[in-house]
Amino acid sequence: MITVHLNKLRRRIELSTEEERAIRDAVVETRKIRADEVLIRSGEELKSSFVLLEGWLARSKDLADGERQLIELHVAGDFADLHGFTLKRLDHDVVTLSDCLIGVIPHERLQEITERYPRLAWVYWSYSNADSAITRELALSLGQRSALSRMAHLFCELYVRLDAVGRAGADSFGFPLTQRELSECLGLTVVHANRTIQELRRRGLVELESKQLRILDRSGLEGIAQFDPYYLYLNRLPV
Amino acid sequence: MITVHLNKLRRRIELSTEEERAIRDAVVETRKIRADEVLIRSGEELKSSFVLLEGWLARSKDLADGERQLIELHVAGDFADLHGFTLKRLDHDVVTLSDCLIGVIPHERLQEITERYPRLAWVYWSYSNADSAITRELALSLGQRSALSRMAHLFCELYVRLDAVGRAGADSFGFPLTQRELSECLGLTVVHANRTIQELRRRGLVELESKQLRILDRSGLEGIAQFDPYYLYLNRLPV
DNA sequence: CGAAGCATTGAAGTGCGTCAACAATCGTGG
DNA sequence: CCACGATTGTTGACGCACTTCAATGCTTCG
Repeated sequence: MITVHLNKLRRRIELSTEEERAIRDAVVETRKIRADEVLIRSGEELKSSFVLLEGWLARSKDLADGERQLIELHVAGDFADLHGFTLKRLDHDVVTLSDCLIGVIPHERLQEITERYPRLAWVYWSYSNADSAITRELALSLGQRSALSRMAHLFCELYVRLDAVGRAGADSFGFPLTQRELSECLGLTVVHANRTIQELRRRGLVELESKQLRILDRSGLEGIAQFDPYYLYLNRLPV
Repeated sequence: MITVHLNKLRRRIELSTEEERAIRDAVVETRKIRADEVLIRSGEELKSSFVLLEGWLARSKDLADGERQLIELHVAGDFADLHGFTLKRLDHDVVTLSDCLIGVIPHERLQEITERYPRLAWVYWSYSNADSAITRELALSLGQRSALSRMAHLFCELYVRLDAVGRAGADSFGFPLTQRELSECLGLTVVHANRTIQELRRRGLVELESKQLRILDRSGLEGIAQFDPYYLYLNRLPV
């Protein structure tokens, strides 16, 4: 199951069999968690990091009035809290949006791996940086794009990210979020998120039913979103 | 001048004289740049990273219609594009908001430093992660806070960050941004940014004139902002 | 000292929020 | 397998925070 993560790493560098083994061995345990649980609570001290092997997670920050913002969605292959390895506590919760399977990697193991295999340290650092590029793009969306464009952008991004790890169909992917959760990604109310989806449907751009999102007009959607996958850094990088 | 950067690092770990020397030697050149220049353009290939020694920089992303979002402000001591070291090209511009003095560190030097001094690699990784925490907080602001709260939050954050590097007075700091730039940080129009400042002034929370921001009621401002400096990770971390 | 940028103000418009109700679907236990 | 409560999705009416447009004074700096 860790394969999905290894494949993600291989998009950046070749993995030696030794490096691959080190990562496989680092996963001391896999754990199943149900939807709508808090996997990591903001501020708690961390001794392990979690690789998401199946399902959807989100980083979540909330305000006193109970409103929350979902900062970044994670899909299979993603390290959910690699930043926890250096920070030791997080400024946000990590919550499950669907049933999940996660791999547990103790920080000592990460420590060993990164000391012993500088190339792996480098890829992981690099992935942390690509993660924050996603957050930057979100800030651009929240600050400057309209509701319609923002939602279109999110769908474009998710398609590309899922496709990159082999979790997307020709023009669709499983999308487990409720409209409430979707609205929390986009900084909208549920009501307006609902109306925005309907507008995308009305324009013949997407279908969304029974947790399945189908993109009917990819370039139309990308146009509205002003989507450019550049920020996802999906191409192999020079080492 | 690199001292301000070294001091920032010392907030996280002790620096050995050898480590300090390595960083000092890595700065092969310092460069003066005037306000409103593009220091790094999105997509261009990078061979060096820049430490900001004096002045203000911002990461900036823009949309086709010319609207732009300032994603993160940088002040003295910050590494402006440490993520460029692993990513080799950026998904955003880096622009000057005031006259600046920057230190140039070639990537080869960074490579040597991080290989030779794993603790430094670790602090730099850690700072990259703290950087993205700031971007996350921005996403929370843009998604969930009102204009007033957002602006209050930005002022609280900047005070704390500047204070941490000794660039703030008892209750004030130099703030070189125009209202247009401020509005671009907050995802607002200039007009509304202006009205929002006036509301903060009217409530006796801040003064802003001749590029100087004075906080008259710190706890009042923090209250409106729901500001909690936790996400800035200013305390020394366990290594 | 004049031009260009910057701050401020007013009036009017709109995208999204709020409130409230109802319909559809889901999950669970009997 | 159906019943039923709870969650999720949808719709309408109305309100407001922020935008848009446009004009005017204020700085700043060559």
